[in-house]
Amino acid sequence: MQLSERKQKILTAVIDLFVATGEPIGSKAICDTLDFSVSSATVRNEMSELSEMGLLEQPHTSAGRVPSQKGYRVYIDTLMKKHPISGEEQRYIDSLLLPSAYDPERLLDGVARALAGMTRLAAVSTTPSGKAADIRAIQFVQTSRRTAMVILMSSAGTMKSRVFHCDFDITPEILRVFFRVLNEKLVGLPVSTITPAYIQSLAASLGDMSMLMSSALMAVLDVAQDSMQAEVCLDGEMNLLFYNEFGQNGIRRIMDFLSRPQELSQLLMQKSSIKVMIGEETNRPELSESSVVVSRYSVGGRDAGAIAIIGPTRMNYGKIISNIEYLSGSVGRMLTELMDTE
Amino acid sequence: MQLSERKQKILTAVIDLFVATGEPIGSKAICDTLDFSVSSATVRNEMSELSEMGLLEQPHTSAGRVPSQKGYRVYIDTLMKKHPISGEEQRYIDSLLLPSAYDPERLLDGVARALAGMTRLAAVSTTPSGKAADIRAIQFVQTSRRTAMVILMSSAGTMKSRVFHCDFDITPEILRVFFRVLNEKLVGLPVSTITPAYIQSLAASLGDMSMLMSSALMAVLDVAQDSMQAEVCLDGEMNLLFYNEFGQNGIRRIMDFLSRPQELSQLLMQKSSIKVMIGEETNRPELSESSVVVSRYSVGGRDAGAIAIIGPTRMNYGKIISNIEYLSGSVGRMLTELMDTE
DNA sequence: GTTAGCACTCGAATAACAAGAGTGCTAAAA
DNA sequence: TTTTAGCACTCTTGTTATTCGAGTGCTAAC
Repeated sequence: MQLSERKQKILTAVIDLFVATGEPIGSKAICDTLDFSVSSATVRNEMSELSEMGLLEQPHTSAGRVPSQKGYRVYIDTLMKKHPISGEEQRYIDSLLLPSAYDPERLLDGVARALAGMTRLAAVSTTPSGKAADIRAIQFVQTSRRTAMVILMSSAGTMKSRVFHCDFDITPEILRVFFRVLNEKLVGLPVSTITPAYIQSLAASLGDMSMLMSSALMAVLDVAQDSMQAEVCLDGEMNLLFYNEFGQNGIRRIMDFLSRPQELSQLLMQKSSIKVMIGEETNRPELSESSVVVSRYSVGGRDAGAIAIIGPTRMNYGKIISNIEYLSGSVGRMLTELMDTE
Repeated sequence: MQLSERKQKILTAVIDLFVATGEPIGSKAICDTLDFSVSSATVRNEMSELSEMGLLEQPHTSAGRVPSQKGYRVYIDTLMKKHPISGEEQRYIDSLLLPSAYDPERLLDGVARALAGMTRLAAVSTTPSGKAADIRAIQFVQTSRRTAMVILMSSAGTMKSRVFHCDFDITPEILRVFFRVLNEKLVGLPVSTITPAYIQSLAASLGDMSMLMSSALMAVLDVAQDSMQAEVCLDGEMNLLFYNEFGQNGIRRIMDFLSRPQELSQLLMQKSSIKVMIGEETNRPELSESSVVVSRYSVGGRDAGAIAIIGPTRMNYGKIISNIEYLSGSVGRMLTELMDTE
């Protein structure tokens, strides 16, 4: 499908105007914005053809045109001009993120917040998945007479902690034993090894000790399963309330979807490093009116997590893609650096 | 203001029906539910008087009656019958909370989730405030070659951690020094002592050491300020989308309010242990259509935090108050126990 | 290939109207 | 004095009819 230059310009104009206003766009309005002068009748003819090609739609016979999902697709793939992010903005964002650069969870949380703030849409980010990571170390810290905290550090840079309670008074010696035993047995193993069954067999192999350590072992299991599963940070959901195109019911379904972290993170599992899914392309009925822009970031050259924007199909793709690309680059860089110093 | 028994019953009936249906209630409907038989005309007369007293309102002349905020007030203060929570439910809730009983933050998060689930409204909880607490201990754990985690335990049972980065390789000896110095200097002090100024003066007093410790000190400051400020857990905001009485714009303002943790926690600062604020009583324009049910919980006999429900004024106060009272009792008990074992 | 002109379509806004629910009042009954 | 039946009145909701205007598609002229 080859579009004449004029058709391209008209399609672009329709999308830009529609993104800005949310109203169907008529031929007159297009004439005004075009950088060459033609009559509205000419534009009408072109638009009519664009409609036939399935790139534009009419809500009803006598209304203006609205971009179809296919129209957006063409726009994004070939027409859209990126909207590069200024150096000043870059510095501002970095300064926002830097303080939490040493804690992946805080960092990705900050990323979601920043992205939601910049785009006024819903932003999602996932922390580096620990699925493929190894256990780097397990630390114990006493937190009160009978409680202690176990901290699991993975090779992906994630840290998860959990407080557990014992039925006896905890002493530094006891914690040293916990530390020695567990590090001996577990360090270097893939985090995914730590299943309930594995913990059980480990307990069995510890003999008398297993009584003493049972709650610590449960905590380790907990914390391992936690670090396997990427944390999903969501921010700016409320921004979606301002887009009336969803309608009362649509917004509820979207919000409902957004509140289910597993499905959300599944949605962001993509092969490519950046991807825009428009409406039905998301394969989620809840998002049939929405678009999702995902960018995956890598840590140390390996795919690690995702950053995404969810909003109405009518969104400023150029700006959003630039923003999200920049952020995912930054995050990848920061986390890779964090790993390198280890 | 003394109400005849019949007026009380009618007011109660109006509120119960209105809470259930959300529609203005007419005299006929009241007749049907009353446990004594009078004609609708009689009920009309009574309702007319209740309107004059300001306990009921009419959306328009020829519509049914709706409870006024004052009407709800009377209902809650004198008429409402509590809706005690069954033993089975109690056990269910407890079993839900118990696994996280040793971590205040997780516990209160679970409380908000449970409460939102039970009431299908927005639930808020705050973790015990560390404002009045002392520093119980500061621990350091190495997390990578050049990063370490500082953990601050307060006498309120809160634990906060922060990862920090040093420009040199961290050794166990260095962390031991950090540990010794900071515990020596800070343990036993009120958390509120730790201000930027205080940290600065502490750094000054450390002489050469201060260079080495600067990032650790910043992390301690961070973590102290964190533990001073009660964490606000929010869950079930989405439930509010299902109440049409707010209208498009109202819901936005409420959501906006809910996303501001400081103001939210301020709202929950109450003297009394349980309090219902109806509409304007909240003193927040955003919540003029909403009611807030707050219950403060105590740890070790001291006021510590709050649990609350936010929803439309039309809510089932009897059930909600019971639920929230039970939960705040449970939380208080669990956290107090946690403290006692220390 | 482009444009002016014009009839046509369809939605949104407005008004008019009927139906229905609920009230307030009055006068009779208890 | 209190209660009740009856009835006129009010106000919302839903329906229908009508108008208005934006925008289209088509045709014929440029």
